Amino acid sequence: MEKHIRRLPDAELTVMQAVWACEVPATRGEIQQKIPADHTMALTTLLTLLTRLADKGFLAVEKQGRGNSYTPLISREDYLSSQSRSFVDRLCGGSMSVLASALCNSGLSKEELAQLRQLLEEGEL
Amino acid sequence: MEKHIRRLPDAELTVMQAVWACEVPATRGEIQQKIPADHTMALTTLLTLLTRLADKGFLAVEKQGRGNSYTPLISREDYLSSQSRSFVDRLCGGSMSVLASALCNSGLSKEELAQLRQLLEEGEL
DNA sequence: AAATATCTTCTACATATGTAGAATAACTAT
DNA sequence: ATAGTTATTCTACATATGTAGAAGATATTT
Repeated sequence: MEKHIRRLPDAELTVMQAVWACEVPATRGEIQQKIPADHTMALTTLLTLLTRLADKGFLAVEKQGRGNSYTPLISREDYLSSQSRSFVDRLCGGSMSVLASALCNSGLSKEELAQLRQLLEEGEL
Repeated sequence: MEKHIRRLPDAELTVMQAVWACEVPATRGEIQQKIPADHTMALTTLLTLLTRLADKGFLAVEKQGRGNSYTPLISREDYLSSQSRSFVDRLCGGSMSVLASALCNSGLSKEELAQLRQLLEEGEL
């Protein structure tokens, strides 16, 4: 998971998250259902974004008669790992203390922060 | 630090980081010197970006005879906190376990992760 | 086979972003 | 005052992004 993955623009990320939430391969209809109500978009907008994601190498498209099927070529895990690293490097200048401060002041609850610490600890095994 | 702050595009973030690295108020020359060598840009490009940052409310500009002085209106801390929260919400779906996984697989060293955990613990006091 | 319904691809356009030359304004030295 | 220097603002343009109607392709129904 060392590769640098380009950051997706907001609208494309919304769609990609929906694709990741589906079983592979996913149809347009399945993807559409996974898009949060507050991000509703026109049908053709969704298709445009799916095409752009395919152009960028995030999705593989396959024709299936009348419709298409979409398969993620980049996993959510890899994308998140890559973006986490970019965040630490580019925003926090690689500093853990800067990152920790940012997280502590981000409005997350004490419980959430404690949980995060706990999870990191477990991940260190 | 509860307010939502819009995400800056890459070029503008580079400049904003340079401004934050200066003493306030900063001159264009001071800002320019803080821009990393691998992000060098034309003089007018820098000025364009400074203007856009001012338009977006990130900077206050004041004329000082021949030159200008720039003062950040949004602190680095507030910006980072806001972006951290966006990252957790928008990318990780608000899940601490997703965030923890992402961080553990982001290529950070064991030492860095341990340090982060430690800092979070201290911040919880 | 023709009409209909359904799905995708084309085309389009406004705004955002990256980048920088041209033009302008303001000091400074003569 | 004038020319030269230096700083900023205007103008410009290519590419990216958000959004969606128009047109085309394919399957289904009668």
